[in-house]
Amino acid sequence: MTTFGARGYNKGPLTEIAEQVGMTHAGVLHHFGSKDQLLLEVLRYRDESDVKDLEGQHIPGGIELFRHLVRTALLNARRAGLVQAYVVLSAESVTEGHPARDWFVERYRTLRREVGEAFRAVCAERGIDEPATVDRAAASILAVMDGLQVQWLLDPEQVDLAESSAFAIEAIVAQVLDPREAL
Amino acid sequence: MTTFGARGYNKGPLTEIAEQVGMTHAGVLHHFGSKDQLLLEVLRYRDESDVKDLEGQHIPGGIELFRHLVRTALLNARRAGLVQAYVVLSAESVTEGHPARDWFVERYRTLRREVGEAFRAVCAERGIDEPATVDRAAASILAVMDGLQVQWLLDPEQVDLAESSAFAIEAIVAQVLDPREAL
DNA sequence: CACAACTTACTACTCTGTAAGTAACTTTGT
DNA sequence: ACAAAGTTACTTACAGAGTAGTAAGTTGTG
Repeated sequence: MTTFGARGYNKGPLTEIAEQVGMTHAGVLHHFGSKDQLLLEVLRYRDESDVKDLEGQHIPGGIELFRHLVRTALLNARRAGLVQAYVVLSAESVTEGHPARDWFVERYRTLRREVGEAFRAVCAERGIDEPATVDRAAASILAVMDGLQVQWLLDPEQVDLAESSAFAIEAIVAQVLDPREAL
Repeated sequence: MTTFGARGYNKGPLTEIAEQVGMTHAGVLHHFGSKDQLLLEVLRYRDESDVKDLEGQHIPGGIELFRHLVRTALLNARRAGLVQAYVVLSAESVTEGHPARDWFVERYRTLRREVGEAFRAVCAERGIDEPATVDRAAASILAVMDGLQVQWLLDPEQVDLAESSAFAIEAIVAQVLDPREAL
């Protein structure tokens, strides 16, 4: 994750990864078969540990999910390395024949579904007819978090990741629950 | 732009670029000196042509800028190649020693300033005290546009770039002009 | 005649993946 | 209890492909 984040998948050599765990690159290949496979295992492993972190804790739904996303942004401001890995790999994954492409497609589908369901739960709770904007809003919330990460990594002094994320999430949630025309 | 967009800067070989213009890779290096320099010239060239496109037309400010951004998102949905180049290169630029890093830092600074000024103009026009949220909102608008592009490139059937961008921009503008607490 | 726009040929490097070998550890048969 | 056999976790060495950049030569042009 460190090497792929710092240098990208394509420019992140196996030798550097191997060095970090005190091995030769052939040793890494012995365990993972290929570099592609290693990347997929790294992503799978992070998935698993994220799930484990949330075990025991109740997985938040409804309005609590949005508060959880704001807290995640706050937390991410202290995890530049991890954030960079996701930023670099997700964008790289749209290139031709990238090994993580399917993984990111699936990831965004899952996340959009979860955020969409939170929106629907909140709407139901408040007796609001489910607006057509729910799906757009779900994609937008993920998008704004990702996009702010890029700007923050490039210019941490000028971009406040946590505050901007909180602001944008609030704006989007408000617009779903009670839409207004500004333009 | 085509090669760097489709394969990334690191994995985009000079030979492929040269082939596209009917040359050998040494011919390209004759003109640009190095691959790094070529990338910078490509980015500089696009800047210049974008400026030329807008010449004659009035550069929109105030509320018109936000409408212009929505139209740009609509236009971008028909320019996947160009969008992909920006998505890939901007994310790649956060990696160690990337030649386009400074260019993207500067680009986002400029764009945030322009969007921020549009917000201030609209606030002044409507007699609203300039809210503290203007800078966050400016970053958020650029962020949501970029982030939606990633999701759209990965899954064009599931993500409507134009509609989602329009929705999110409207949400953010509304929240600046007349903030509400949703969370 | 000078110079610009190339090409060919080559160097030097990086990188993934493979093959063969080695040392330690585990299992199994008696 | 213990040795033979197999297995795991590597290393070293190498093959093979790809790639940026350079140097020297070629052709056309003002």
